[in-house]
Order: sequence, then C-alpha cells, then structure tokens
Amino acid sequence: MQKLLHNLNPEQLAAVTLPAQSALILAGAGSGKTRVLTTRIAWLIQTGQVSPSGILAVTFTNKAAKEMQARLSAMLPINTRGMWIGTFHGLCNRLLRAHYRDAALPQTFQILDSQDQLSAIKRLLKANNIDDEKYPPRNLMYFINSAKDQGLRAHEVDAYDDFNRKFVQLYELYDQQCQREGVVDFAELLLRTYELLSRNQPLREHYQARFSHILVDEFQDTNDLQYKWLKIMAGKHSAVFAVGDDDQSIYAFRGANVGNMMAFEREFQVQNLIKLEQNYRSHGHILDSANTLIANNSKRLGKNLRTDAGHGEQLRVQEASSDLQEAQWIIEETKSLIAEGAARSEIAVLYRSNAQSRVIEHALFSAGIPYRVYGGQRFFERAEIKHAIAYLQLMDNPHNDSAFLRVVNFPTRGIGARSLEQLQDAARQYGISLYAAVPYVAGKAGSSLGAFIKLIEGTRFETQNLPLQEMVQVVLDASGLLPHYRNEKEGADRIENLEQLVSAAMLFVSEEGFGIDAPALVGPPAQAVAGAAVTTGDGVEIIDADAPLATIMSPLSAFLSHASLEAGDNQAQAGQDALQLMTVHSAKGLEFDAVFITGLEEGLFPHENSQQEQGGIEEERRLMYVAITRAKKRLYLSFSQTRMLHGQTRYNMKSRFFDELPDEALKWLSPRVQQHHWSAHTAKAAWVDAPQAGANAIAQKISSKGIGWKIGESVSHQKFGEGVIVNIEGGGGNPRAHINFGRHGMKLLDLGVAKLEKVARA
DNA sequence: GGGCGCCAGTTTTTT
DNA sequence: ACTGGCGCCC
Repeated sequence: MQKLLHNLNPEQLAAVTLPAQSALILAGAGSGKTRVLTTRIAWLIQTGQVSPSGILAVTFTNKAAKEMQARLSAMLPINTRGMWIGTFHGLCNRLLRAHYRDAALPQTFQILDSQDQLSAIKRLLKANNIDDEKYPPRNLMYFINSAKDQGLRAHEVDAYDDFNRKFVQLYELYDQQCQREGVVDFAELLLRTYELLSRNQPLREHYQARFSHILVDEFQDTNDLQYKWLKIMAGKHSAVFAVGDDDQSIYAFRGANVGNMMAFEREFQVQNLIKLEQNYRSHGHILDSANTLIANNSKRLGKNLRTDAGHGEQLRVQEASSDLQEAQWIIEETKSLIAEGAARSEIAVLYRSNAQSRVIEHALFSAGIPYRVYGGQRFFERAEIKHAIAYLQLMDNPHNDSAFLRVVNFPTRGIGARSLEQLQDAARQYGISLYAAVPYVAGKAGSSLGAFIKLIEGTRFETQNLPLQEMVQVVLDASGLLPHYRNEKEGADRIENLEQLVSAAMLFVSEEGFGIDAPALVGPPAQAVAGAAVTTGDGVEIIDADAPLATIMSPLSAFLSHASLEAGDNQAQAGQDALQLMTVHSAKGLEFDAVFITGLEEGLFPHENSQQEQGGIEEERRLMYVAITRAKKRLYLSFSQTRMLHGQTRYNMKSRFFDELPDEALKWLSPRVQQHHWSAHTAKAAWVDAPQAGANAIAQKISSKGIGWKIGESVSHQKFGEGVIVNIEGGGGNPRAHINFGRHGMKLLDLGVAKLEKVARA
C-alpha cells in the first residue's frame, strides 16, 4: 500500500483514495492523470473495496486501454486481461456478443468501419433510386452518425423540412438494411447496448450491481450517447470516477460535449471535485504561456497549472517569409538541437492540418533527416487487407452485402455490373441478401455467381477444423488474392501485407487466449458459457458477458471485430530514431523535449472555418493549449508571410494567439522582416500566381510612382487592425487593394481614401 | 473489365 | 497542387 501511494502529491493522493462516491477529477495536461486513474483502481482492489470483476474502466482509444492495463499489471499481482478495461466500443462489442439474442443481433454480427459504412450508404441510395447529388452519401452518413451519437433513432429525430424528412427516412432504411445484413456501425454498437440495457431490466440490474466502480478517462471527449451509456451502466449505486480536462476538449466536431462535465457534476451529485494542477512536464515559460492563452476562454471549469521546474527557456518565435523558408528554418533548428544531443524522437513538429506536412517532409527528406509522419493509412484499412477480411466476413456471415460486393469480382471472375444488377434486383424483390439471392439468378450470370458461392462454401468446409492463422492462409490462396498480386507489377508490398495478416491472426489467437489450435469457426463450448451464467434475484438466468473473448465468440468472429475496432497502428513504423511529424490533434496525450508549432497564422491556426462555428475560436484556442503543453523543455512557434495552399499563394497574418501569450515568455528570433525589398521567392510567387499579371504590373507602377504599397506588405488600419495586402487592382486614379485583415476578413480598400499605415518592423 | 481523363473537394479523428 | 472518385470508352 505504501508503495502504491508513495510519491503521489496531495491532490493525487486525495483523488486516488476518495470514498466510493462519484467524483470529477479535473486533470490538467501533464498532471499524472493516467497514474491517478490506474492507482485508483489498484487501491480499490488492494484495500478490498472491490474485486477486479467489479471494476469497469472506459477509454476512447485502444492505446489508452492497453496502457492502463499494462500499468495495472505492473501494480497488482493479478491477470488484468480478464478485467473490464476497454474502449466504449470494445466493451459494447463484448456485451452484444454475449447478449446477442436480447439485442436482436445474429451471433456473428459484424462491425462496419467508416469506409464500410459509407459504401453501405451509397448502396442504400442506389437501391432506392435516390439522387446522390441532392442527398450526398457523406452528408447522410454524418446525419445518421450524429443522430445515433445523440442516442436518437430515426423516428426520434425532429425533421423540420422536406430535406430533413428525407434524411430521416433514409436513416430508417439504413438501419433496416444493416439489420438485414447482420452488421452494425460504430455508433450502433453503443446505441444498441444502451437500448439493450434500458429495455432489459434484469440485465441492466445485473450489470449495475456488478460494476460498483466505473472509471472514465478523457471524460471531456464523451458524446451525449456515451454519457447516457455511463448513466445507465452506473445506475443509482455505482461510483463513477470521471477524469478529464475541459481545456483539452478538441473533439466537438465529432460530437464530444464538454457540457457533460457540468451535467455529470450535477446529475451524479459530485461532492468531490479535485483539480490536479501540478504539472510534471513543462518548464515555467511554457506553462505560463499555456495558462495565459487559455485564460482567454470563457466557460471554463477553471484551472491553473503550476510547476516546480523553474522558468526554463523562452519560447522561440520565428517569422518566415514563406512556407519553404519556414521548413528550412525547422531543418536548421533541428540540426542544432541534434548537435546539442537531442534525440530525434524527442522532437515533434506540429501543424494544424495535414496539408502542411508536405513542404516540411520535403525539406527533411532533402536534408536527410529521418522523420516519421503520424496519421497515415492503417493496417486493416489497406485495400488488400480489406479484401482478405471481406472473404473471411463472408465465411462468418454471408449476408454482409458490403463484403460480398467488395470481393465478388475481385480478383476478376467475369461477374460484371450487368450480373450484379440482376442479382440486386432479385435480392430486393425477395428482401434477402445478395448471397441468398444467387439461386434466383438464371443463365450465365447465375452460373458465375454460383461459382463464387461455391468458392466461399468450399473454403469454409475446407477450413472448418483449422485454426485461424491457417484458415487465413488458405483463404488468401483460394480467393485468388495472392495469385492476383503475384501477377501484378507493384504487388510485392501487398503480398507482404497479406502475409502479415497471417501473423496478425496468429498473434491474435495467442494473445486473446483462444489457443493456437482452436478451430477458427467454432464458438465457445456450451459449458463454458453456462459456467458464466448468473442468476438474478428475479430468478432470471443471465449469461454474463465475462472476459475473455474466448468464452463468448469464435476466434474468427473475434478476429473480425478486432480488425474493425482496432485498425492498427496509426503512426509510421517505430524503430529508427526519427523526428515526429503530426497534427496537433494527434499530438494530444504525447510529450516531447522540443516541440515546433508551425503555421501559426490567421486562417490556418485558428482555422478559418472555425470563425463561423459556435465556440469555434475557443476550441481552436484549446487546440493551441494542447499544442503548447506537449513541450517539456523547448518550444518553437512559427508563422509565414506566404504559404502555398490549394495551389494558390496565400498571404496570412500572424495568429491572434501570439497576442494572447505573455511577452516575457517570448523570444523573437527573426526581427520582423522589412518587406520593402521583395525576396526572390515572394516576388516570383506574386507574379506567377496573380490572377491577372496586369494587376501586378499596375501594383508595380503604383509603387514606382511612390505610393509604395506592394503585394505581401503588412499594413495597419484604424478599424481593422493589422492586415496583409493580397492584391492591388485598378490603376489610373483609383488603385484599390485587397487586404487580408485576418479575423476581420478580407477588405477591398481604396488606397487613395483609406488611412493605411505601414506596419513598423522591429 | 480496365484504363484514362475530368471534376470536385480540400480542418481536425477514434471507434 | 493533389487526390480520389466516377464515368466513359475501348
């Protein structure tokens, strides 16, 4: 016990040892949040207040769940794999597998990832002759997901006009289609579980009684449905330990509702609100900057980080003349950091949007500095892997039409659009799946489709006694995938990936406790399930969805869930010591000795689209707060006068966030550049990219006449503040300039009338 | 059925 | 500037 609690600061200790009541822990960046969460679990178990089976710990990402499990294993002499620690979706999957009948799902229901969901929606629109120009599939998908994320079924959605009524109707049809096919999307996993518990009293009471302690990580990221889910899981008596940071709420765009923190405080009668404000990560100037910046937000729960680390270095600010020069500057600074002995993996380059990485990557590549970009394509999202998975899905659940369509003619086997149309007509007519409709298709189409069915069923028969990894190997060959890619010139990488799928299957069965000999298609023996049966007070027998997975599903079903729920590494391969490149969003939760925050310009960061959104600027500010608090020792901030975006040169102003940082924490590396001389790059860009060369000729003439305004120049206006001249038009007596005033927008001002001043440069 | 060419879109992302 | 998706043509 002593050992468990030693080295906790007073707030952390208080949080860990709170009585069994609901509590809200406001955990600032770098305040030891994960440590508190895991130590709390360990403490509850070690003091005998709860057994491991009485704990439910929920996270958002698999990575966080794994880390929690690993840390807990290190603290306690128990096997944590059987514990209910997981993501919302992973835990729902487990519950729905165990209670598939009560949830009205087939035992082998399959999970659609976002790609699958979109293609399912496109298929739905086609089947119903809906104009996808008028009702774009992506918009419909967003509509359906946000309804589900609020816990709303189609009939519960308010439709206030014809357009929305159509969406509601399509939502309803979409759910019917999913049900027919035996598939669920991500949001459905949660909604279905929520509905299962709200309708099934014995089940609800069973789990409510079982989980006396529920712990939630990153609570500020919960959406409305997740909050409802937690409420129903908790019931009246469970203690919910919610850990979060309202200042790091950066996912409103995908439905996260920070308001859940306030609602939680109220609805769970939180007596214990503990703030973890001691920061163990960043030096003083970095922390001061973060605090000063975030103080500009209203509607905060209120929190101020402090450190014992001393001021440390100032933040180094660089104004670049172009995005290319910004990249070059990053190279120079990186080189000197490395020369000072910094590890490349301890240096991160952050940007607001992915498009910004290209220029930086290019520069790093030329300079021969190894780097790693986060956010690439993930293993289970690769086309060849999705194809292989589709064959496996058909063997487990032939009514998955998405899987059917993906591979029915891949590799090509003479089944064209014509045949598929016939098949789809038949399926529609009888209200059955494509697979089931094959016997209704006559002629040549019917026979080639029949051959496909034979392929699936033959492979299923052939592999029925084989363990998963061997089944996968057989499927790769029998499906023709491996032969296909062997014949392809650029197929080598794909073959390598497919072979990795076999290893992934092998690893999966051994890690999840299936045993490497267990037949892939065979579910748990009846006794094993019966062994987990629980009888409630009402005498209702309930099969408890207890871990491990092997007790509730077959290796194949489990592996297919795993493929959907855990798409694999989102980051480039680890290994070599490399510079870390990522968006600010993906940097959340990480820390580095040195951090570059790049592209700090109005329109980019804060992003222009956030201007229109309710609370958008505050979210951008929280994003900036997240970015700043990633740095331990050194922080670089940069912005550029010009930037290539969507094939056009943009002239941005420096970000308003600079005005929100404490002067004493900033060290300006570049005296702001005198713009009276055009740098070669700027001049060239302006000439080449201007809509009409004439405008520039005029601008040139005007300036040569002594009026002196030039494109790219910074000016100041009494009302609009600082701006950048983006273009000049109309020579003669009436020259006018397009000026980007950042947050005040683009203005067209008459240069003869407007009172503009040149911005004095240091 | 595959390949080429045009057009639209282009903030952030996990499950 | 680039990409991905779709449609048309061979």
